[in-house]
Amino acid sequence: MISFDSFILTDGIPIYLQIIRHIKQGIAAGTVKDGDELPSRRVLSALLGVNPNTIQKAYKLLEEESLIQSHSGAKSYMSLTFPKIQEISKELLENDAKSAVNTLKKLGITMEEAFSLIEKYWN
Amino acid sequence: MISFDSFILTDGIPIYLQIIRHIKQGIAAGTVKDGDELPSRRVLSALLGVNPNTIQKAYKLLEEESLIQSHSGAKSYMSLTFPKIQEISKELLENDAKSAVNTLKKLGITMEEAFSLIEKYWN
Amino acid sequence: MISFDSFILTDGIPIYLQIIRHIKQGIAAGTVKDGDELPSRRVLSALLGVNPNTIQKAYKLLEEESLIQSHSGAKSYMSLTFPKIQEISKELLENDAKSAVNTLKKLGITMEEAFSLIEKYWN
Amino acid sequence: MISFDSFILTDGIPIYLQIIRHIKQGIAAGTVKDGDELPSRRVLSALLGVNPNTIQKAYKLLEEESLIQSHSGAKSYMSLTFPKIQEISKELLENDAKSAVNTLKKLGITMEEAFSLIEKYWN
DNA sequence: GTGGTCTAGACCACG
DNA sequence: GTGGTCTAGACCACC
Repeated sequence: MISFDSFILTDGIPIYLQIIRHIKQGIAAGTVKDGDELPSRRVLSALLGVNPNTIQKAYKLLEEESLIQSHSGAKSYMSLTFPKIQEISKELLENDAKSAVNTLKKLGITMEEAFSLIEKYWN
Repeated sequence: MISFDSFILTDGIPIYLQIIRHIKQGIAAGTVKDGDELPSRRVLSALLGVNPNTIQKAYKLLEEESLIQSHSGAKSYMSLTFPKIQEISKELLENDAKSAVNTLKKLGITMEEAFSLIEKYWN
Repeated sequence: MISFDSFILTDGIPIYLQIIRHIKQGIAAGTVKDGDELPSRRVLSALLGVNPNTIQKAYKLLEEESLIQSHSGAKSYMSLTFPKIQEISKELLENDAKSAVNTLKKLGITMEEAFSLIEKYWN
Repeated sequence: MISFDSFILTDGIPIYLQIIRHIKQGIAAGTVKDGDELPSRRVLSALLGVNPNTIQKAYKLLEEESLIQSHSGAKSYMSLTFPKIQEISKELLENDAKSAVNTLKKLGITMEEAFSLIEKYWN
């Protein structure tokens, strides 16, 4: 079962996009694998304190990317191939990593200060 | 005059919030100082390719936070005190930095790999 | 045994409501009489290609309207009195007939053209 | 401006489909013409007593059929060509007319009784 | 219990 | 004022 333990909602970014990103991060990190079971709409919506519909939207978009397989009345599962995993990892590194570094850079700190920030927040 | 040279619009986040964040990042980084002149609504809307109403909304909210003073004419100026600057810097470090580090961490890489990513993207 | 030969499922309207309407139409048309046996849930679900739960829901609502009596066994029977039959007939004539006529009228045809349409489609 | 004067909501059928059908009926009947202005989401939603989003959904689907042209911030207009009008008229006659006649037929009345029902409800 | 869809309300960007 | 989108809640059909 895919975990949302470390997932924290951020304000100002659409929730369904945050959910999609969390799952893709799991794929890139290797913690989400092919065949893994997804939490049901109701379970996850209760866990995150959002509407089931918001989960539905995230899952639906992932299904349109062929990363999820879901059938009415049954549970949903990850559907991952190696090329897809690679593509997602690359996408995240190119986009998310870049924009995260940019955010740090814009705070007006030095690279060394950024390093120590990372050490501070990494655990 | 406050610069928007490095400003790039991101999809999915309200534009007026991105403008506010850009200015606050400048405050934290020290590139935006008390008394600095803001681009007029008209000019900035043309520069960013965005509706003037959207700029107006950002400026209005900054004004409500007392970070901007719009004098009788069209021009607006930053109105910063040391405590306000500190407060904003702290807010950005606690939120943006933390979430940026978290994004890096979730990519499934080691801290060392994160360091080299930063070096790669910093310039 | 109540017949579902001419029954065709329409998209966009809840199936259980279509089933209820089919039976009420039969009552109004006189083809469904007091004491008639209803197909079992299992048989009807197979016949219509629909989940047994959906049939169950239709039957349950009809039972709550006292149009059906489910005896201890699996079989269900129509339970119709003259006043109930009249009430249903009136309801259908007032609603379905009126809306059907309205549909024809809104097609932008004359009443005479509507007549010939009816002759065309009646058999 | 397209009229919704004679429009009455029916229970059990999705509202957005009823709105689409009403407009298509107007096209087939010739009362809705190319270039006609559509009521805005807010106006029509207030008129029909439904949520603006429901109107939005109907309009969006019509736009995907290229029957409507809408631009953000501006009004929406019908965009009709002769072939499209013909196609819609044919579609309505084949489907709606047929099903309306079928509804009448299922009430267990004779064709002559159907004729008199039409005369009764036509005006 | 599961996923899918319809309606509702609030907010965003644009003219 | 306009259309577009995000989140919320209820209901449907299926397992």
